[in-house]
Amino acid sequence: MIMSARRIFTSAGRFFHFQLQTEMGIIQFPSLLFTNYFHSSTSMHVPEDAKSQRFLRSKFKDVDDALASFNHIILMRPLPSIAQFCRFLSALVGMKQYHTVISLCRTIESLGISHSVYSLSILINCFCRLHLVNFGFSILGKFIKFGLEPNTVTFTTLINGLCIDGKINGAVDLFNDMVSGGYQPNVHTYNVIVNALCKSGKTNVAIKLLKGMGERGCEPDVVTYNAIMDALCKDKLIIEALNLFSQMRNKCISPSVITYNCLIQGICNLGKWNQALALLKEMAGQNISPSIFTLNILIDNLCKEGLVSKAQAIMKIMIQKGVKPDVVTYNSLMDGFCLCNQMDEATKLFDQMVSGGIANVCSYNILINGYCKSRKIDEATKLFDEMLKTSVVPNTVTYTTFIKGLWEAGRPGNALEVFKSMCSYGQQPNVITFSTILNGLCKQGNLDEALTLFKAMEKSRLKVNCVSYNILINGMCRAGRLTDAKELFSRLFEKGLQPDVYTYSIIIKGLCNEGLLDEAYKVFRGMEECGCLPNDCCYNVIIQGFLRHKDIPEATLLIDEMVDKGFSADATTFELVIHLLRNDDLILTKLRNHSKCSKGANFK
DNA sequence: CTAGGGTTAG
Repeated sequence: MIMSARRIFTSAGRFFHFQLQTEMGIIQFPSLLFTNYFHSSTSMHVPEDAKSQRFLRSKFKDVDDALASFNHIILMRPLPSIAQFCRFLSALVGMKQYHTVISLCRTIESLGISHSVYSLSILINCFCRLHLVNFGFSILGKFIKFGLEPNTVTFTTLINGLCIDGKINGAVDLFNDMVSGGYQPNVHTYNVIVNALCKSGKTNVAIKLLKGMGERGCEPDVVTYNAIMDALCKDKLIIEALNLFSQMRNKCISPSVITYNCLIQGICNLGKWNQALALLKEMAGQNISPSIFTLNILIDNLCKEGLVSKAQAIMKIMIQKGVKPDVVTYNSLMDGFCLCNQMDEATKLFDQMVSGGIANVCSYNILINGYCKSRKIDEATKLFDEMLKTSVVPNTVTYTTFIKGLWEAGRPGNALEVFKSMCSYGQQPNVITFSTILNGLCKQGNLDEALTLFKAMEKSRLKVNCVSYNILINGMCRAGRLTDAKELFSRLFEKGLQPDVYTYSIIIKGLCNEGLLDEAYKVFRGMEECGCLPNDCCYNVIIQGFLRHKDIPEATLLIDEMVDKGFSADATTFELVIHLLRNDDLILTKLRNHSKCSKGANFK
């Protein structure tokens, strides 16, 4: 990892070196004056014949096509230039063939061709994409060997590599070092940092950086805005995203299809279809045609709403507009069928995908999940076994889905067997895998075993999240072990984790069930201060607590408050109210009127 | 010829 980077001026002030302090020691870079001197005669002859030129193109049918070309061009004499190899390598990077590019670089070197800043940056990028950022840094040594000086692109690539590995602090350090080393970051550099901040939930920091960019001599572009708008949309902050959208247009930065995709996705997630369709129209009216991403966003959201036939209709329209559905489209559609329990349709589509050769690991996962959810564990098992015979490798999601299904089908023994096999096949269980097992143990009533597993999770380098806590706190509450539940609840805060609405609902319910209404009420009122707004479930839980303990006045106040906030009573709350307040027409009328115009349970 | 943004599964 880079600790510091600076240009060192000699006493004469004419020659300077760029010095990098790395984990592997100090690397010194000669100045450009030297490198130019050493590399004044590296120009290559370009092969003239048309047949050879054909192989030097940068577009290829597939990986095999590209490799065939490579095998041809390395036989050319004179050899193609490093620039020509760069075009070629870049095409392979586009196909995500990072391993191949690394080994081809070795071949290129062994042919006696010198690297360029471009080719080494491509190489660094490949290591970074393979999560081998330290190997990326070690390539800096090659810059010395070839007498080259890394440039802004090189450093941006490394900063991105650190971001890919979640080392955002290291990325920011390198960014600062790069600046103090005299390398001016450009909009790409800023965008890498902005994107990493957004992806790690630090959208506010990203927005600050966006605002400061201009002063630092680098104006944000459409990519900067897109990254931030996407993060805001994913946090359901559509208004803020739309504000940035108009700010961007005021600066005369034209939105792209990606801008619209981010916004459409955000708006679809809130179920605002009319607004989403309005954006789609606006997009057509502008510099913009929907992409496969647009189609997939629409299809996926419609399917999740259970509107599979609408999704199919949109797909037809899009096909007419020239957007071809891809594996993601079909996966979403398949998931849609699964969600409305049309397993035959899902299976039919899956079979078509398999025979078309496009089914991927996600397709298998969706169908296995569908079978598990519809209690067809034998079908799921069959599919899982079939998968092992194909070239599609099951991943952590596959195993976790199957483990969950087995546990829910009452086969904990088989679930643990699959867990063992996943480890022996080198698939790393993650926090979701362990949470699935934790959930299984809790549902079985093996709370002590669950607690042991949980403690092991905390000790490991897995990041235990709020969901893991929710599962265990819920298990403890249901078993009446409120002391354990409360201890876990406070430990969650100590760990610096943010409880969510589920955590609060669980603990409030637990407290209510034990008759600790005052304490439950305190927690309920404390939610907002902790930045977590109560939802309808929280209201229903606390109201039910008061109703069950015959505290009608408090329940009435809370019902008023809930209705004012636009939430509805659920079936249980309603039953309790009917039972207890048979004569209180006022409150019943209020609940009834509200339930008519909301999604709440249907009452008579 | 090198760096950045959007879609699916647990």
